[in-house]
Amino acid sequence: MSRQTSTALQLTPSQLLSARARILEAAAEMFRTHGYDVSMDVIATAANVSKQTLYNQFGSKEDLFKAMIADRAAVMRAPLSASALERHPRDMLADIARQYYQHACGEHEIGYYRMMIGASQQFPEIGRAFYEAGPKQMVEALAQWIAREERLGRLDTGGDPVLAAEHYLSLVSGQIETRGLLGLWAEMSPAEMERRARFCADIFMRAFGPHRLMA
Amino acid sequence: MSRQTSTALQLTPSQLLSARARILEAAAEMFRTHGYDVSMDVIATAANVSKQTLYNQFGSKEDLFKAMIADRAAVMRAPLSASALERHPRDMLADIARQYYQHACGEHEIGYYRMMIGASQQFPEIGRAFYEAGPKQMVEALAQWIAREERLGRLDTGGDPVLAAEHYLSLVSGQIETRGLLGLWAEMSPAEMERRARFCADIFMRAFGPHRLMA
DNA sequence: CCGCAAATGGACTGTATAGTCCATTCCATT
DNA sequence: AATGGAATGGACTATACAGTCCATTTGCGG
Repeated sequence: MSRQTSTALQLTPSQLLSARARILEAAAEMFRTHGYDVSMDVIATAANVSKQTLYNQFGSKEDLFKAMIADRAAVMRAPLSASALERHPRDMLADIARQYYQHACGEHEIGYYRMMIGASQQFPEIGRAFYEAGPKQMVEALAQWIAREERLGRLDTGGDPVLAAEHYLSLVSGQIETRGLLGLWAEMSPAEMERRARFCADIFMRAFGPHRLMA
Repeated sequence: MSRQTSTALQLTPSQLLSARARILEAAAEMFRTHGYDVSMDVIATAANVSKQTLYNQFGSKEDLFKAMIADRAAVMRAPLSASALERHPRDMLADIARQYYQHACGEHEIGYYRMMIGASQQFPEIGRAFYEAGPKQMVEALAQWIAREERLGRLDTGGDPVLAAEHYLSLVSGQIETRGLLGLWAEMSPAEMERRARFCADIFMRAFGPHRLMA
């Protein structure tokens, strides 16, 4: 009943520092690969921890799952951030795509994403939380950047930077994500990544660059 | 043990024509709303059928699930088809988007999609089958059309109509699908659909129209 | 070296569910 | 009516799993 959390945070000598952390890690891995159906026994075993300890740290399977989600969401924070916002739009856009291809569409990441989707049926608040911690942040950050560029006359989205941002991110993730979610895996070579990243940036620039030759 | 399938296909008088069909329908609905975890009892009840009948028609839960998937996949066949291929590219593209917004991103459809994604973890062949019956067909049909338009000089994708097709479909489904999969629902007004459809078509035309003013 | 708080493990409960069995009922055809 | 194959329902088996209990061990601080 007592909150053991503090204990795990206090300095404990050996590798036991990680009691709770080990559970979270193992849970993430097991949930990712087996879905919400993994048994608590399996998780406990994978974490090298007794079932009782597991239940001491997290009151129930649902609690553990949600804690794990929160943990992952913290890890998956937008890797875009404010790094070099002052680049030429085309380079900036291509970089976003590169980031995505290198870090966000790997087998593990897609696995977590698939898990979130599955979970959001059972626990709707998880879907919302994940969306707000992930995709929404990306869209908003990008939209803000686009709006700024638009004010500087370097882009022209016709007044809807949010929709433009959504479109760009869709462009980038595209069918790769679709295939990944359906379990069709295809490793992507660095060359392919580069080609796609450039292609995405080019499309966006042609659509929203400051040409304005179309009514 | 004996294949009852033929029986269901033979003419049976009353509403019993639908014995098997009713089960499939109920199963689809239950799986969609509750996930793979629904009990067979619930499905049997929902289908107004005894559990035994259910097991006579489909040998196991897995069998039922796969049969249901196949059934749905058949229903979800690309609604694009060859209707009026001779339109102006911009109109054709906007139509594809309209079709999608009207028929493919409703709560039910997204529900089935989410189900497929979940299932593809447990039964990898389902993910593949669905992809090949759905998204892949769409991409290929669109790519073929794009290639033809390109030959006619009305589009210019720089020689990769498949990638262009993938990009267009991503553009259309975009964040709507993402949000839907995560359970965030937002009804879309016809006006909004129209706006988005036009926006998608415009972007594509600006990117791949026959202007070619960018190197 | 002692004591104590936490961790262990493994037995145990209760419940949910896939799949089976069978005696009875229904119904279409003859 | 009579018949036979299909459908019913509801009891039953076996299993798996969430969550609990407890007697024992472990390892750190005093």
